[in-house]
Order: sequence, then C-alpha cells, then structure tokens
Amino acid sequence: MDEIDRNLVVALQENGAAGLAELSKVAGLSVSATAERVKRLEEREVIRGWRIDLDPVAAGCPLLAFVFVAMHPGDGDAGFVAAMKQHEAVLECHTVTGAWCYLLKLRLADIAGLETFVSQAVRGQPGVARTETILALASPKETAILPVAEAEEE
Amino acid sequence: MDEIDRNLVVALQENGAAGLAELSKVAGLSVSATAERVKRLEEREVIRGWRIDLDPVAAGCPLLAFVFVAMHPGDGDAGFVAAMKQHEAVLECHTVTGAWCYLLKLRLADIAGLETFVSQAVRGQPGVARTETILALASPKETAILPVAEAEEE
DNA sequence: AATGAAAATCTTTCTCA
DNA sequence: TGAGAAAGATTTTCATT
Repeated sequence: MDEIDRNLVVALQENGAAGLAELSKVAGLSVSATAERVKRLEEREVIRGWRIDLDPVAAGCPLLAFVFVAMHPGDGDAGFVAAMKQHEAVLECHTVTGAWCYLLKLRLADIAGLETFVSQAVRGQPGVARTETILALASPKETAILPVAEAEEE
Repeated sequence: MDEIDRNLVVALQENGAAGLAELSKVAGLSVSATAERVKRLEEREVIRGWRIDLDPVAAGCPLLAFVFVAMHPGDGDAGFVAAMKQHEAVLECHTVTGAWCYLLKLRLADIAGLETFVSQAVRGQPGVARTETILALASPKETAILPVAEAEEE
C-alpha cells in the first residue's frame, strides 16, 4: 500500500465503475501499469470484492434496527454466531465491550418482520439471556466508504 | 422491480464486477436487454453507485466503535448532523429510539485516534449532553449486502 | 515495476420484431 | 421491451526498457 495504491483505492471507493483510463490519471501511471496495480490489490485482498450500493427501500428492507444480545456465561457462542451469519437480515454481528455480548445490525421489511426475527431467530437461539432492540428512525449518514490512512509501505 | 430486476440486483451485490454476459444468464435475457435493465436500475437509483469492498485493516482503520450520543433538548441538531456527515471516520449516523438520540458507527486507526475523535469531534459539538462508547472486539459478520425482498411490481 | 501497441473481450448502439 | 449484429470502447497480453 504505497501512495499510488492509496489513491487508487480512494478513487474506487467513490466510483467502483471507474475505468482504467480514469484510474490511470489518478495513479499517474500507464493504463497497463494501473491494471497491474488493481489486480495486485485484489490478489492481496486489499480489495475483497466489487459491490453495488443498493437503495434499501427499493430492496424492500427499509427498517433498520440494532439489537444488543447478552449470552448466558459458560455456554459456547459458536452456534449463535453461526446462526447470525446465515441470516441475510443480519448485516453485522459484532462482539462488543460493555454490558452486552453482541451487537447486531438488522435490515428488515417492517416491524412485524422485526418482531418475528428477534423473537425467533435471535431469542430462540440457545444461550441468549437478554436482548435490547433499538430502531433507527432516520439515517443522516450511512456509508461503507472507509477512511484510508496515509500511505505506509507494506 | 420485477423478478428479473431482483435477480440482477442479487447477482450484482455478490459480484459487482459481473459482466453483461454473466448477468444475461442470470436475467434470462439477451445481453442488450440486460444492459438496458442495469441502466434503468441506475437511472431509478435502485443502484445508487458502484463500490469496492475494502479490507479495513489494509485501509488503516482496524478499530470499530459505536458511540451513543444524547443531545440537550431544545437545541437544534442540524449542526451536529452536518459535522458528523463531514467526518470520514463516521461511517454511519442514525437517530434512534430509546435513551439516546444518535448512534454513530466509527472506524479509526487506533484507541488514541478514538479518544481524540470522541472528545473533540463528538463531545466538542454544541448540544451534546452525554456519550457512551462501545468497542467492537471482533466482527464475525460485517456486510453491506442487503436482503432483497421477493419481487413486487413498481 | 512500468510503457506502448496489438490482440482479445466486452459494452454500446442501431435496426427490426 | 427484447433480440441480434455491427461499431465502438475497454481490458488484457506481450515484447521491451
């Protein structure tokens, strides 16, 4: 990750459909050298994949909720984590500091779907002790674009 | 958003670099008809943009934190929201139900950066009454791939 | 590693249904 | 709105520095 890779990655986060002609200007390299750079970023899994930014309303999952989960101590959590990974509605599952064990980020069609999901898919899991559900009423900002640190050689 | 659009969007969420040849198989249409479909999905802003999935460690922002923010009543929050939108470290800013006003999702380089950011960029904002910071210790799942509901005509 | 040009591939446009 | 073919653009490969 030198300065050129950094510039490429910043440009591709804004516009993943940018062509090599455009990217070569960003990189200050020829088209073929730029293509080689992008290929190596993929090989090193700095770029893990290519995605689209999809409108959640159009996708039919306008409801955004966060769910804190506390587990009974002692029981392993592997089953719980595996279950969360399987559900499409679970966009994120983090282990967290503080009073709770997990924080989930969910996207669902509506409140009825949330009710069903939390009571069955989450609270139905073995080991779950308590949950707390928080609804997002609005999202002034929601991006997957990461801040990219200044270049440090790798 | 008919069944074909839905299939296209599901395929593109998995692989945004899929070519029209591959997508036309998914859609069950010719290449040109598929190209027209994708173009219309962009025009209708169902597809809002093209992105890469970037490794946060390689990007230099391995630390993930959630920050709850309570505001003093009465003061407008427009300034706070505008400030959060400007900061790259703030990936998400949601207004939420419950005891807090906002939930922020932050990505930063390290704990020192988090300390500085929360005390200055967040707690330094006019109107902020209290904050609570939660660290993610691990993220068994973190995706931006949305669940796409069964087709409903638009 | 990078360049420039040739070759291969993919996307876009256009006509017709 | 879709299919197929031609035209145009882009990506990939390769020889060279």
